[in-house]
Amino acid sequence: MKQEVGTVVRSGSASSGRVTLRDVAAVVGVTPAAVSMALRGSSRIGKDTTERIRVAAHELGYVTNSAGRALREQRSGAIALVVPNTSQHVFGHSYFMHLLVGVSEVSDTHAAPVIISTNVESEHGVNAYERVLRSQLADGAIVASAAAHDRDLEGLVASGLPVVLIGRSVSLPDAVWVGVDDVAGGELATRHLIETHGAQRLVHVSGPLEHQSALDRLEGCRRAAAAAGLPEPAVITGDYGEESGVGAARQMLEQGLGGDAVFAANDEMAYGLMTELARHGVRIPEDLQLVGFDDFGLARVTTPGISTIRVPAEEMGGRAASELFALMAGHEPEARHVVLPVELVARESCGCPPGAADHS
Amino acid sequence: MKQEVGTVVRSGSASSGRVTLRDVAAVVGVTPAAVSMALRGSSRIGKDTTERIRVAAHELGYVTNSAGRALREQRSGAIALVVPNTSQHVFGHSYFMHLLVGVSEVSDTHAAPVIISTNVESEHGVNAYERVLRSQLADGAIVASAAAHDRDLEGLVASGLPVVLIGRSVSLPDAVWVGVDDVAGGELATRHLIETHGAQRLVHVSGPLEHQSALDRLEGCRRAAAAAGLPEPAVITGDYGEESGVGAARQMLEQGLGGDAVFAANDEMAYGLMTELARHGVRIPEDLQLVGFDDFGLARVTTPGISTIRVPAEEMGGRAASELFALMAGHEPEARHVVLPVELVARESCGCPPGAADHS
DNA sequence: CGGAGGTGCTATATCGATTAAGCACCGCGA
DNA sequence: TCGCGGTGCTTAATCGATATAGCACCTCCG
Repeated sequence: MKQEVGTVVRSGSASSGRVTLRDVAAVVGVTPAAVSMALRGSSRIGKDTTERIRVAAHELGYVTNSAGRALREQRSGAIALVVPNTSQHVFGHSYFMHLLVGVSEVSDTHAAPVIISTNVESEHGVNAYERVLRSQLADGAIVASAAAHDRDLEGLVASGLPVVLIGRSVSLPDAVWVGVDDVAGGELATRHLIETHGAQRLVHVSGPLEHQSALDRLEGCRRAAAAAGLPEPAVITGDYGEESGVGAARQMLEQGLGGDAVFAANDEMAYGLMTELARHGVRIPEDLQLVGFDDFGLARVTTPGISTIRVPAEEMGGRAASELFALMAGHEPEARHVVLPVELVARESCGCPPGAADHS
Repeated sequence: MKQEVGTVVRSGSASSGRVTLRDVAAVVGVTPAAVSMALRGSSRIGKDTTERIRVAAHELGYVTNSAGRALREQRSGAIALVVPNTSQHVFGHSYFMHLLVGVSEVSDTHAAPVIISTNVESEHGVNAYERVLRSQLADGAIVASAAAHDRDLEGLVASGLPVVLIGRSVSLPDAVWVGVDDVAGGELATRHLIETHGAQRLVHVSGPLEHQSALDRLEGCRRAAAAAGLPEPAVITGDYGEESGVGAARQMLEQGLGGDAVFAANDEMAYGLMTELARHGVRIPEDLQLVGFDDFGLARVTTPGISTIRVPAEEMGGRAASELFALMAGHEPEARHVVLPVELVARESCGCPPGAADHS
């Protein structure tokens, strides 16, 4: 068949991958070194040759082998997003999804792959994030929702590897972190209940107290109560899960805590509390005013809508990624601690009129 | 200071990484090859030496360099989870989060890192997933929510690289995919409206028709209507977004489509439709019965709760990952197409009594 | 006492990309 | 005519881990 004689070598795009610099070099008739230099735009390779190399590389479907490059450059170009908790707890939270969107938006502009790393029961004594960084799978990491005191994390940060934490860290004053002012958020929520809705006997359903955010939100709640001259709020400790909101409701019902307003440390608990109270005939907001925290999606779609403190999770992810890339580039970030503002989103659960959007 | 004399070389854990086989070898007094073999449990290295190597490696905080290993082994050990659409569309959907949980659960058991890859506007002509695989950053990929006909994806699958799709693919009959029976789901939803609630004039709010799932759900709806001897359902085309549910509601209101029951191709659109109709005084389920699709979280927390067809997204992610690992291991998977069952979750929006859980 | 067969480790090549150093060759000024 | 500085490429070394071949040395059997 005459036609076959002229058939080009190509097949590149369809063949099962494995096109190396060597292959391109062979086609063009130069050494792999020349191809490498040409593809990176070195001026030491002739203009004409460079063009031929580019064409050949494209025709063969050449893509730089990431392992080869990483090995040579001593950097992978990737970043890791680490979730130390069990996947159930944090993944289940749409928090993580928002973070991921923010992170991946920024990482895309840097052409950096994002590696998701759930901490599988610190395997063999080495933690997931330590593993990822030490193996140089990723050049830096964003660590979400670590407990307030995480020994391994402290070691990791101390080792000087590029790490950005999500959420304020007290135990790691030198760590770079991106978070919101949870204390101010707690104050804002509580003050709203007191000043706008006349709350007198406050109940706070807190998050797990080994998390800084839970501690801070509680602190904010206390401060606002104290500032208004009210007695110390009753505190029921939850775990940020909907079920613990249900539990808090039962506790209120049984023990007759007799609060007239509740500030829950997150929306999921607020939702659990609300539904359980509703089952027992407690009307919200008529009988009890409620404010949550987070606004990751749930609070908007319930009936009544849950008034809450909005946490800009997507922005946090984006900022964290930006800080991380700065760290990785060797630039000391302007600010080691980034505090994003929170805002009150008033819906119906606190007693504000439907449709009101008090963005104070 | 006498004490310092005995100080071990360690510092391993605290020093800034970069511990190689060579370092361990130097400490133990053997060659890097011996260390490599010992760490992999070769029987050719003495029991005693192996132990000394293990101890030294642990003390120095040695972790295998992933690039070095990947280069040598010609495989990275990682898998990619690819989302071809813009991050807004699919990420915003909690669908993705559920998939991710399922995928990462399985990948954890294989100690395989998961790389998240959003398709950034097919850069330089090469698609994100093609890039990830050809560069050998990942050994295989799970591709979520591709359009029914994606040219590049077809090329990728044809090239023989390990790829598992989420959702049925018609254009790629040979591709391995994991999905649900959307046609059966559509039928189930529609039949429920007809048989249990006596629907006569059906309206279907569909998803974007370039997606196979949207086509299949529509098909199921049509079949059920035809089987019941009802006229062809009125179809309003949406895009799986809440806003398009709102749009559908307006269209129904304005054009007086006069349906008595609506099957929406997903819960978000059902929610948008429901709230918009409520604003105009239409009561659900009294005036109109509604069934959605997905049950990724939203449907459970609204008032009324949205009756829906549950898609086991987490399980899909897990199965997809399992299939992918099988493919990567060279085993031809038993089934190239995995169809997971859907079930009807009856809540209030269709008119079923509150609390009823008709898992038929 | 010689060779066969272990045992335990070393030497070396390799994976793919990158870069510093080196080597031809050309033109041009002194 | 010599040599000096460019140009344009090649050579060779390197990154870290791994596998294969190879080299001592020991033991045991005939």
